[in-house]
Amino acid sequence: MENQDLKRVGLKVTLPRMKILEILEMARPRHLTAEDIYRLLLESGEEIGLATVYRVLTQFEAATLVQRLHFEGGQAVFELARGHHHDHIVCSECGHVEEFYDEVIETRQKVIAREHGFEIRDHSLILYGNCQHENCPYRNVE
Amino acid sequence: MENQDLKRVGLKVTLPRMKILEILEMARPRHLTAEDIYRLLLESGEEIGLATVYRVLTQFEAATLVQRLHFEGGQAVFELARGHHHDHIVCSECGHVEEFYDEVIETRQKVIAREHGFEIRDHSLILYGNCQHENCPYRNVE
DNA sequence: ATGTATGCAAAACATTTGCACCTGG
DNA sequence: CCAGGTGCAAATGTTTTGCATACAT
Repeated sequence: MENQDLKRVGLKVTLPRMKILEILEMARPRHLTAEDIYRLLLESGEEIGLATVYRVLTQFEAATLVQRLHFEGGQAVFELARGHHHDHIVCSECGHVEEFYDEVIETRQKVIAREHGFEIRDHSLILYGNCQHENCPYRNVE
Repeated sequence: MENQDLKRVGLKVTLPRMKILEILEMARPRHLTAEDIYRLLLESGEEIGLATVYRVLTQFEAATLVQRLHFEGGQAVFELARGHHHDHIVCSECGHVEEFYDEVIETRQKVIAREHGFEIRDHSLILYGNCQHENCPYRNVE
């Protein structure tokens, strides 16, 4: 099925691209750095270069198969596009990420952009905080 | 007056720090990269190293004298803190930046964070689009 | 076959750090 | 005087690129 995805966007169906797509589909959490993906590839026995990972991710981004996000901390994270837009809440302590979509915020953004004479193309909304997630190693720590 | 600012946050009043503060105060647009500031310092005849610019900006950020923002494109931009929180709209074509504050969005963010069990600390909201600003070289270009 | 993709190593960036020297209080 | 600040060069971490080889169609 994903072969179709690749062909559809004009990319040859190659092993590195299929494996990277597979990892992006399977991975939980869904948000991975290029380095994460590279490591997962090595762990699953694939001999794929880090440069290829970056190249493929950039192509996938151009084809809107993946989304590149810039959380705090320098490295970009990549997430498989699943059709529906959403924003993110990131735990500053453990890195846990939650997704959300809020119609009120989306609408206000459009209004604000229009008020400022902008034709809005895209936006980045990231909330940073402390989660109470059961897996957060910092949970309830003072 | 800015000397007071520096002393208040426990930093010695040195020439590089004062000059950088001055540039952040004078600069229009208000949003500058470290490299921008470095260049402006050189242009005004100051022999200040880029490493110092980064060090000073990081200290200013820690002291909440400046805010560091991550727009698209790798380099961070710095802006003098002026007491009131605001978010940004950035023109993808010309780089023009506008600021805005929206109570509805602020409120929704808090509610959403609470719903997800997060104690919100901070957020980053950036709208990307095309401005119709008179200085935008891409204005009305198809 | 042939245009693309890949791997590797090297380059390119933005940013940080080590260290000897300088400077503000 | 001396803790803290600075300049320079070198190191770091992430991402990109050049090039020779390998692969998909």
